[in-house]
Amino acid sequence: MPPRERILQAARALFYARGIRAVSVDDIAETAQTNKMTLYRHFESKDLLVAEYLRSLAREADAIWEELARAHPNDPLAQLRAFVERIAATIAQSGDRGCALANAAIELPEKDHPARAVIEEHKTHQREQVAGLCSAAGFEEPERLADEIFLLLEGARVSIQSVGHDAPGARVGAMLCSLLRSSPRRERAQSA
Amino acid sequence: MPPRERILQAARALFYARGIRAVSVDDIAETAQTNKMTLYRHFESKDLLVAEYLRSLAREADAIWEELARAHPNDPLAQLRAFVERIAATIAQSGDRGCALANAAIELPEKDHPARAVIEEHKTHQREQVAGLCSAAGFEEPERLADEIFLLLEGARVSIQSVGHDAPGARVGAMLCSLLRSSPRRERAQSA
DNA sequence: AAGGGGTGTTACTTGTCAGTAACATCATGG
DNA sequence: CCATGATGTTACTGACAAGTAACACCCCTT
Repeated sequence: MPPRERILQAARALFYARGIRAVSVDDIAETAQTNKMTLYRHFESKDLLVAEYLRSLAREADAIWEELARAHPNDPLAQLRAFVERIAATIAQSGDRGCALANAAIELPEKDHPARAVIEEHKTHQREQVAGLCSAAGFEEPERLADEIFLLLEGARVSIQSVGHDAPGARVGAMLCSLLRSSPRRERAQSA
Repeated sequence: MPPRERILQAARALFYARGIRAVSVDDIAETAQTNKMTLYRHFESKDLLVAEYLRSLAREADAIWEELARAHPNDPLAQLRAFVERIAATIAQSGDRGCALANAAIELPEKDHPARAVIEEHKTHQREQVAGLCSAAGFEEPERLADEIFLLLEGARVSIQSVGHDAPGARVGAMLCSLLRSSPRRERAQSA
């Protein structure tokens, strides 16, 4: 594995587990089994490494949408369910530190930080995906439902970090399932 | 205003606005119009100052419950509504950086940090208050409803930091209102 | 074999930060 | 008026962090 990749892997593990500001570039270089010089040959600065770290996560999250579309072709409701279950399962795992992007947004409030554009774009895109599926699945108030799903997931992912895994976050899966079941849909729902 | 109080005030403003790790004790001392020595005469360490900062916020939040109880005596539903509206209004303000306790939990993942006990206790207590009111207000599934309210609020407060104030967070007030309106309640709802 | 690009190594600069020591100042109350 | 305790001031230590310079190395290609 080339150094650049090793560095990004190390950054992902350390930034996520300990927080961005708590991790030094030396820590990352060491974990990546290389050194600071090589790191700086691949990344201009720590801030840009952070941005790249978040970008790589955002890209992976985007790939999930395509995967779900392939797994449940022409069945937006099933895609939505699978998405929700997937995140809920991740949240339920102990040791989970929630959404790396959201955490980064809290750790890096400076408006001009290069990471902020990545975060904002990805979160907005994520919500649009959900809204698109809600609409395609024939729900009557797709935007409202998308907001609700989005906020519940974000809330679950942040609250496990303040109240632990036994708390509300653990039940978000069940809540979302029943939300999807009980939300009203237009008549002519497209068949699979 | 005595120095200890000025220091706590300064800590609140700076920790909240910039993040805990981004603020030095010198910054706080300067903003408090005093100096580092005096700060360390009142607080053993930065970590304990952080814990005290969060404790002071938690105490204030607790006072809100009593205030709401006084404002709407024997009317848990009204208390619940007022609580929800209050937080939703805060969230809607631009410049709001969400819940200081939740942010701190993300910034300080070390399990033995003195702040963590404060955070965990306060968040748990907060959820219990909501659940208590849901139950007293006669909702049929008070625990489930409390979880939903809790997660929506947490989600809103975190998401304004990643997608901005135009996004779902801004609509959490309306969502919660309709949630309270549409949730089923037991028959003999107690009168005011 | 020669060259070159990517990599490793060491050491350095510069800055910041938590925390402390020693001493000066100042107000207050006896 | 003086003693005491709280506060201000300056300077310091020790640690760590971001980023850079200079040079050695190693592998791959020509």
